[in-house]
Amino acid sequence: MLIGMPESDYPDIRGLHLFKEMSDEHFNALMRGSYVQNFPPQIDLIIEGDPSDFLHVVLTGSVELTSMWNGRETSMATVRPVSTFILAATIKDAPYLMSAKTVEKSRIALIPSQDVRNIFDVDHDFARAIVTELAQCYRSVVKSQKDLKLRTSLERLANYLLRQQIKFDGAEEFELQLEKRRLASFLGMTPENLSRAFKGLQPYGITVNGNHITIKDQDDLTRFAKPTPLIDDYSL
Amino acid sequence: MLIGMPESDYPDIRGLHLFKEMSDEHFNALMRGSYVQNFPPQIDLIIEGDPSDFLHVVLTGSVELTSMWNGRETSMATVRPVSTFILAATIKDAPYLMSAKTVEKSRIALIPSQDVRNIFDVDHDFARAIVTELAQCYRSVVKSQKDLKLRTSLERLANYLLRQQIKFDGAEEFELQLEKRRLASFLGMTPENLSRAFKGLQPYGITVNGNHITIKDQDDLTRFAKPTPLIDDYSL
DNA sequence: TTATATTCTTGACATTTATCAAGTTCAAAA
DNA sequence: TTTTGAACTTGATAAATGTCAAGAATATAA
Repeated sequence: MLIGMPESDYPDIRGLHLFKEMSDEHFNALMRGSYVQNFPPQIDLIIEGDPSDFLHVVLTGSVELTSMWNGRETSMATVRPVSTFILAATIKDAPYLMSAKTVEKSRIALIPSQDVRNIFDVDHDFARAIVTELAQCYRSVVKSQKDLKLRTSLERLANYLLRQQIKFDGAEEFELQLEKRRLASFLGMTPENLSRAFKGLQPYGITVNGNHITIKDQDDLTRFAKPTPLIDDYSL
Repeated sequence: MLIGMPESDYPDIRGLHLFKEMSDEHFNALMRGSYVQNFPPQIDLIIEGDPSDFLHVVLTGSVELTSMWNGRETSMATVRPVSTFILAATIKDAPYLMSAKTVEKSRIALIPSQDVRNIFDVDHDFARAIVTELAQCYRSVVKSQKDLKLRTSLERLANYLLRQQIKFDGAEEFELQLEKRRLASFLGMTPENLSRAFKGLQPYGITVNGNHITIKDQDDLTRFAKPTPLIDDYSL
């Protein structure tokens, strides 16, 4: 069952770029119509093709976005706190293009899409924030598309590891944030192929132990991976 | 050399969703700062990584958007009249993620990005149109990503042909709009592979003669291609 | 028109990636 | 703890896709 949004959750959502600049009045109006729910792992939040009734916000836990076709499935993205997903469907009032499933126990806020569209019409700061967010999303998918079309799976993995390393402030060792089978699907390969790809990166100083990654010589890996901001810098 | 936008070009641009609802005053302000130029074929309009100084509008001809990495190149999209390209870069004031090159003799309008951002701030109808357009662009790339990750090259070609057929009102015969080598790159394969893929679709009633395509039995091809609105309906 | 260049096709082959079938490791549950 | 199941790895093999080289078809320029 659904419960109204507790005020204790307001600050987390308010902290998102999307909601930061809008007026208190409009923000509170949005929140009053919203709900929060705790979900166990592996729960389907959305099935692709469904009408987009809610803008979702991951408050804790993580959510995997996937797509299916003809019995095949692929992982499109993993959403971590605090961020929204399926903004474009909400705005266009169009069906979801991806399914969403909790990976772990997660706390999710649900903001009625109609309310988002209504407030968009009357709050210019909110409108501006939505434009910025959509432009960002669009550019991220374009980068991901370039990654897929221009690189081999080994190169995609190498660049993924370098991006992760940057996330962890350049640490020599870090933990994978995704299960390997999900990472494989996200990178557009099979788990078997990922396993072999990790081995293929050993000559460039990569060591894998479970989820623990060690990058012995960053320069060596970089020479192979050839990262570029126009694909790998998600802030750009 | 650049010339100001002749008023005779205003209606074409005004006809775009993006500019249809905005006030005359703001539209004229945008146009006054803009330029139009005629380009021969094979001219680089934009190099990826460049700062996004102008929003571009294809008035006649066609423009191919490509990306490069590590000596490899891929075709991301072909833009036909009348439509804009690189809106997201303009909005974010971020570098272009793709290069743009004229395919044939083309007439291109250049609207200063700063003007677009300024008018966006004062014209809510324009802002709304930009949001709709960006959401549309985003969803198109997501569909294209699903196409790439979930389908083999043969399946991508089959679905591409069915989409083209719909564009031509379901005609049994039509002309390819792209050179085959561009189509191959767009679909994420080599020209050699495309050549063989066309042959691979013969059992499903496809005949190719130069750029002329014949689809003998649409149902037969559809049974193989398994198109879905969540990938193949670009209006959704 | 002829000459030239480019695109397209085809065949042979190499590489990449997927599939299938074990076995192994790891982690959750009894 | 032991048990059970899932994830991961590995090897063998198959399928898909890319590369290279040559010839055919097509378009462009002289």
